[in-house]
Amino acid sequence: MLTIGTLAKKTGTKVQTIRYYEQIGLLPEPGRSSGGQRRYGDAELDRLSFVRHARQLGFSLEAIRELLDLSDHPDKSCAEADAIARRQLKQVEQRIARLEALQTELKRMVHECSGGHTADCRVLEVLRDHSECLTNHEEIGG
Amino acid sequence: MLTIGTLAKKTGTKVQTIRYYEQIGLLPEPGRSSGGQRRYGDAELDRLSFVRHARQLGFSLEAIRELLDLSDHPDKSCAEADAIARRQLKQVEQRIARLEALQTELKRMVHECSGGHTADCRVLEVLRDHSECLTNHEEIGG
DNA sequence: ATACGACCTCCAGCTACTGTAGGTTCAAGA
DNA sequence: TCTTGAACCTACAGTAGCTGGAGGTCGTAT
Ligand SMILES: [Zn+2]
Ligand SMILES: [Zn+2]
Ligand SMILES: [Zn+2]
Ligand SMILES: [Zn+2]
Repeated sequence: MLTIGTLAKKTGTKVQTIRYYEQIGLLPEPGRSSGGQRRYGDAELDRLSFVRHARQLGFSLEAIRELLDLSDHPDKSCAEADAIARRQLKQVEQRIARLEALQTELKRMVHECSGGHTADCRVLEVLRDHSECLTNHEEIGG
Repeated sequence: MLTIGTLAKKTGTKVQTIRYYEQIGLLPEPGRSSGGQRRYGDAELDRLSFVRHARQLGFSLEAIRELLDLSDHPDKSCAEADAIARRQLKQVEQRIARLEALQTELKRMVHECSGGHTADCRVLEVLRDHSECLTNHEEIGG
């Protein structure tokens, strides 16, 4: 039986995060000691490891919830799990594309500025006027 | 003089977002009509366009606050602005690197799964066991 | 005069945690 | 057995950057 602190260490998770996952129903309520402290077994360790690994791969908690559910039902078709992963892959690819466009613009503005007063700063000029840009970057965030 | 709705349309911003920017002090409090509605001039339009463009390039509101301040003082050295942009570029490059590693793993798990029951799903297997991965992916989020 | 859209303030909610306050439990050492 | 101190508990607030809603007011066209 593991305490929450030990489980946290073993999975590289913060204690509060484990309690948070329990609160939102991603992890089941564990057993308790006579004094009311949480005690975990191997099943919970596996489950939390799964969650953390999926998070490291960028899956949202909602996606992870579905993946856990699928993992709990070995007889179901895995088509849904595969779809979630493909969706995630697509999202990652879109983000990469967007970030690469940003990278291009940022590189350009940094390289073109030769210092001096902010009145002539290339960085600020580009920020003031999108027509100085080579790429579009409609969406915000990320 | 522009209403908030017109300003929103001209800059591709939601009305609430403009009020939010004002609330956090990123945009100055504008003048008001006799009835208390916000009225904007060209200076505000420029300022908001700057903010939005910087957001599209991925700068944080905190960074934008500094950039605006530098832009307001044309005699200052632009070294700081350049530093902010370089920092942003670095961050973007790090994110790209991380996402490319994720992309590799996700592609692999998607391609290796040949369907069937979730019990044998390659996607779920990899999520259960990081040793199936080729890359490290310590950090979470993004 | 009235209708209707655009505006107003205030507040809650989103993701995925993280931190803090104030109190209790556990386990080891004296 | 008693004491100490780390680890635990609950509950709540805060982070970034918005977004949406409720309930009410303003502006303008007819
Ligand atoms: Zn410069
Ligand atoms: Zn641009
Ligand atoms: Zn599969
Ligand atoms: Zn892995």
